[in-house]
Amino acid sequence: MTDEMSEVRTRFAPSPTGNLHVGGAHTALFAWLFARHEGGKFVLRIEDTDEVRSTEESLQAIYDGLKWIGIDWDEGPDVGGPFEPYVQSERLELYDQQFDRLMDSGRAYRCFCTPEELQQQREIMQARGIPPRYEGPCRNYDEKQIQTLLAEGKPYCVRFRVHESGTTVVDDLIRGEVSFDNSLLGDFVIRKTSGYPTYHMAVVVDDHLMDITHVIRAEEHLANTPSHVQLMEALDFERPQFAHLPLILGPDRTKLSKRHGSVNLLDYRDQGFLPEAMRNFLAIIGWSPGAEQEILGLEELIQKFTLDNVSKSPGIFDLEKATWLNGEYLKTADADYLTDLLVPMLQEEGLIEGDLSPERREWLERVVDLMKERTRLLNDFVVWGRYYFTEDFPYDNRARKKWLRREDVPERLDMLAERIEKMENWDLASIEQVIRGLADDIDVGAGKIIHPCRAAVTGQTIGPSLFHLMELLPKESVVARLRRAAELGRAGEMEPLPDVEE
RNA sequence: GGCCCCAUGGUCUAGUGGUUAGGACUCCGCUCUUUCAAGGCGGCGGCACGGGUUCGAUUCCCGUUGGGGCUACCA
Repeated sequence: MTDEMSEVRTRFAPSPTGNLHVGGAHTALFAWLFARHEGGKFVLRIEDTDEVRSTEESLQAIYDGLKWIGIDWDEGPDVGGPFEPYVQSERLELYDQQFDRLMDSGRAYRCFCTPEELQQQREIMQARGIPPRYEGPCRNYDEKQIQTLLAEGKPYCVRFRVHESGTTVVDDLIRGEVSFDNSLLGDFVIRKTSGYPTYHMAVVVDDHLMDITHVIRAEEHLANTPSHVQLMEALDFERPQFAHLPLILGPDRTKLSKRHGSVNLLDYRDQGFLPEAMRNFLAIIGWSPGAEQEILGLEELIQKFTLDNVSKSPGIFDLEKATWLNGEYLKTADADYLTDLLVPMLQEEGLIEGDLSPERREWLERVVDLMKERTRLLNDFVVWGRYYFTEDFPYDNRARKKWLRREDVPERLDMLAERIEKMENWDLASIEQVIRGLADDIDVGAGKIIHPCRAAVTGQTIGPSLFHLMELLPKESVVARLRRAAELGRAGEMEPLPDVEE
């Protein structure tokens, strides 16, 4: 860096052509963490130079995705900043100024080739085993020929004239020096026929104009970088520092795509992930704090993040691990916070209706506190905890096989129901006392009552402490459930269901 | 095909010119006995291969293999 006071400035520059991709979120997170760690600025710039695919909805999806995992931006289309505008389609005249400079210096030229002609040229070169680079006629037209074509009104794009020999060396903070043979680079298009800049031009111009100090982006851009570097030199721009991040791959080791499940970050919210867990997970793909610690909160991430702990090799999006991590966050999360997230999900399932009374809300938080220890996704609360909210819950096959279909169970359930019905205090100690008391009286182990009771009351063989969960259910409901299970058992209705997962 | 990047268990990774190569996920076993998809304990499993350099390479160099990326008027 130079001697002058230079603040770190990084950016995330997505194209609004879809949802925020998991890979994009990863890149954004790293660029953001770096800026925050360095006390610098993080810029959001929208690269909508693909006139065909860019959409407004997509822009919103990007905002939503970034915000979800807690990434904020100091400058951007919605918040403004000293380098406005932050949307490339609104910066066309800025690129035109640079095109003019390049044309004047002879580093750029008009290309009148049609897409068909280009395609043909490519095929010929490929067939001859030559690297497909532009070698068409346009790079050598003289002024007169150009004027003629212009007069004819032939459409054209603008190409950048790359060096024909020599080497371009890219100094990458993660990979070290990487060199590229210039003769392999083709004259690439920098201005489309439409007048829009291509990505290569726009990114170089904007990174310079916006004083970006560190270009942090995915590795797929590494091979484009020598082109960018030549452009910068031709334009007399100072080079930023480069850091090319490892890619995220699917379990089959190809670039993460729809085939591997969802690539839309926000789908994971819908699948029951907590934003802090997803952020943590994304952070430890391709980066590690160096210590034997994987669970890191926001402040820790910012504090510990450095580029030299970023790995060079690609990482795999391991949903198992993400799910585990989510479970860890769930365990320690506040019931209040989780309840806020859960209410809409429960409403959607029809398990709660309308607004919660303060008492009901308090009750829900107790349920959440009881359940969160053994959940891994928010949805687990809804699926495994269904019995807290409705009498209409299924008896799973394990519960049926292990307890509910047994001959001696209905009688015990009825006996328990009878005793519970007579209880005056509905609290933890009393519940435990009644259950253990029954076991003692009929001279069986406590488990022989506890397990069938759990199966009858929850339909499951697993779950939180039975006494605790019973306490959260109305006494009448527990009695009814015990009797219903006993009845169904006697009627032979508790046989395992075919084709049902256990 | 060409160019570029990468390579520690199945996965994410720590680490070193001499280590019993450490941790996490997953899987398995044991335990807790009020269940487990919870907790506790333990286990299986790794430096891709071949050459060098070196007294000694997982570590440094070269090659091979494998994987990935780029090779658009997409970004």
